[in-house]
Amino acid sequence: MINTKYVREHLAEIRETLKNRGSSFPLDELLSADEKWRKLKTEYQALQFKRNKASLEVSAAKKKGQDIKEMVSALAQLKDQMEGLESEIPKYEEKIDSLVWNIPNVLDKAVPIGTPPEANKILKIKGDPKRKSGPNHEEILTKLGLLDVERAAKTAGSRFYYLRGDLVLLEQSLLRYALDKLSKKGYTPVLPPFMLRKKYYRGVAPLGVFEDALYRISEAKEVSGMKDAEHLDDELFLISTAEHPLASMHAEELFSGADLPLKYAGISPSFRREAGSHGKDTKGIFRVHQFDKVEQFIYCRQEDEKKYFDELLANSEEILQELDIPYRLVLLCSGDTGHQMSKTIDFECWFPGQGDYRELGSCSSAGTWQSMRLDIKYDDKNERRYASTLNNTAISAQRTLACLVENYVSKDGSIEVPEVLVPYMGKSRITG
RNA sequence: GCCGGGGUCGCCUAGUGGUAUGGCGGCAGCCUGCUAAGCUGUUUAGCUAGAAAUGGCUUCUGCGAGUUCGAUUCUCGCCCCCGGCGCCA
Repeated sequence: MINTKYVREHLAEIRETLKNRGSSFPLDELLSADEKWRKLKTEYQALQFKRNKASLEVSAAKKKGQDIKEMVSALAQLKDQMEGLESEIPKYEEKIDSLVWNIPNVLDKAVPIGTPPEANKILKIKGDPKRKSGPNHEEILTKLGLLDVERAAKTAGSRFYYLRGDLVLLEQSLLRYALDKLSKKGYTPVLPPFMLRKKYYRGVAPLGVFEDALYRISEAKEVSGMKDAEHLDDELFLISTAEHPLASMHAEELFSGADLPLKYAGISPSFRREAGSHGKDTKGIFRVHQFDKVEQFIYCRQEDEKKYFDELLANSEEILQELDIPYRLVLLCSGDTGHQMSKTIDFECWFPGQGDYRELGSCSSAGTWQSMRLDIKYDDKNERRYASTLNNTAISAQRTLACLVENYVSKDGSIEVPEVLVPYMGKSRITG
């Protein structure tokens, strides 16, 4: 279990963060449960001390061949006292546990305070939208026979799709292009499990607020005598991003300082229920239940966090510039920054069909939020410190396809292949 | 899925119903003139006292439950690893 020491030591910051995020997290409830827990725990430990001492005396007496009957019955009384506390303490532990895993991350000082969209801060605008408006990607792709959402709606439901023909090759080209680029920069490609146990999922994202966004694919096994909290191993969730299995990968590990940073390029499908987004972005493949993504992920020493955040962001900018997509960087405000993140910069790209910039990915620092919950540390001289974890989209394939198509469609309805992808496609134009 | 073996500190390893062994590595210190070695201490997590230096205590043998005054040891369930068999893309 994650401990509350961190909370007590960072109380002022946490209070401020909760206020700035507009969070309803019941901090005082957590603190009072924690206070009560520590009181009982201290009491219990004093009894354990008594028991240990007495047990030794029993042991010594037994060795000398003395009668231990009386000593044993005295100890039985002590046992009753301990049992009372043993049933009391877990109540508070469960309470603390249910709260502390979901406590929001402390925001980075750079994060603007306020609510979206006004308080989000546009940091940079790069590239000129060549076309201000145009057909949306669904129209373009359906006309070419490369996208079929109707049949997917029939077989799997809304927000699913069949990609066909050259669009599949273009999708794979994008992913491979991103993998190759990151691989050359020293990021290790990783194809992770597409499912994660609840035990680890709750360490990478606050399940209390996040669980509705995930597909749960197996029910907990019924095991007699087991309480809910104890069969966490048996519940699996489909991953909503490769970030999650990448962050869990090194759970419960201790790095030597020289091992860090670790840089990964994860490739996987992402599954999202998109609960609560009814009616939003229903056209085409912009917002779907399943998409493919190459994700950048870094474990680093705490003091290197900023450096690698900048590196991750620079990688994304390089990719967008090579794909020649107009984009802007947006620093998310306190009200828009994800629960487990301390800072997030979205990159939003120009969609002529929508006449607007839309998110293609986001670069985030989780600070030590994930590593504290997953127990990921490194040796720093004679101290063990929690590693910082950072993540950033490299290519979110379906969304990027949508964006590319709208920017690269020609008057005749065919699609020009971006130059960097031509070697992967083996052709420079898609005509359906 | 079945049968067998296993899981002990960062790594390796001993042990057995009564204070968890030793080594390596790491860290701190000491000694020493030669590319190093040696010696000593330390090494999970937490509660607590103190301004601090530093103490006291609990906890840690994969996870959880049971038996017991006491479980690393005995019993049961679960997870994982290794070997064999079966099934299978």
